[in-house]
Amino acid sequence: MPKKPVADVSDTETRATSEHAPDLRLWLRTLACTNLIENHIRSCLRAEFGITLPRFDLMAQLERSPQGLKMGELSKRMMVTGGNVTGITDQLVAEGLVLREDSPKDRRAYIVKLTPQGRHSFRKMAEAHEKWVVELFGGMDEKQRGQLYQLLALLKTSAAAAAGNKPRPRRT
Amino acid sequence: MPKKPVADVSDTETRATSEHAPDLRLWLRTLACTNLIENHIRSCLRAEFGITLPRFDLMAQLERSPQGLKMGELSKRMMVTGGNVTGITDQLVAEGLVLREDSPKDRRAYIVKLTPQGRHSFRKMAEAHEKWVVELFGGMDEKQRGQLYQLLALLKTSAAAAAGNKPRPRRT
DNA sequence: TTGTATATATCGACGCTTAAAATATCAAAA
DNA sequence: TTTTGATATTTTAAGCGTCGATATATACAA
Repeated sequence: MPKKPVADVSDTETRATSEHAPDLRLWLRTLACTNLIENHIRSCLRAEFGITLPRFDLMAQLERSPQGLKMGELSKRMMVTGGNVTGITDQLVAEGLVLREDSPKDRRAYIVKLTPQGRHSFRKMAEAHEKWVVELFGGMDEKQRGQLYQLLALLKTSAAAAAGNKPRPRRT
Repeated sequence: MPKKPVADVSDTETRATSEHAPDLRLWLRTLACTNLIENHIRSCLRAEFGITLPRFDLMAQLERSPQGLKMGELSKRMMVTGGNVTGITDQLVAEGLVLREDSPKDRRAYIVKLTPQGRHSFRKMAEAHEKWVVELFGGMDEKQRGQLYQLLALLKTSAAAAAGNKPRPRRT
């Protein structure tokens, strides 16, 4: 049995101790939370629906954009490279869950959409997914969640500014 | 008292969704922050030191534990599977940055340690790494970072509880 | 028009990651 | 002792993900 990595008191966060900068500990705690949640959702999706997290994520993007999205749009929104989106899309097309249409405006581009079957499958999964997320955040009260939401907005702005200047210029 | 919502039995799903959608947005924002930061650090490590992020992370764990760590300890702390640790360790051993020692207590286990060269390499990288992290969080003031740190502690506890109870490995 | 630059997507090579199965060891009960 | 079950790690196969290179299409300038 593939023992899943279980977080305990000595997880990723222990990489930093008192001698490290507070910012480093903050980052490692952020990362630990994300890994914990992501690993749980991944295993739930697999156990309940036999789907991988990346495929679910791609379908989630399409569900939010019923008019369809170009490959590049998917790449940006999922924060992964274009080549990666090509591969995941290929898989979903083979499963009949999404389809590629030629863009009428730009012959270089495809428009990717959910098929009716894909939309139907996704909606059932999304319901369970949301329930899991609610459970994962359930130990915080509403005020705390609201504060966290606001602080993460600041972090996102801060990190985007810092990352944008350096060696990762992927901008539209 | 504000207007009372009218019960709509035929809309249970939609109601549940709009009720819990904030948690979903909170999770997606958390994920976006992590991806942004992680992608930036990954490309910086690659550009400046020609190393991958997983290898850096493994070395960071060993730096924190000079007595060395067993493979399973590394797996837990890095929150990845054991097979993954095997592969990354193999690479680092081949590069001379890490070594495997037989455990004197348990012949199944290895003790993994940084080599002197590995320790030296890591310290230079860690200095730059910490600088990048400080930059990424630099748009938040100290009070905000402190609040975020506290809220993430709550999230970690909450998520660990939810992930630990539910559809986890079934002990037979 | 021609040339150059930019944008869109795919491909191939390589490395990371998981899940599941295999191997070996340990520990303790029968 | 032998058996039983748990623990520690590796192995395998499939999928994810990046990077760099390529092919093609678009945009724009001279």
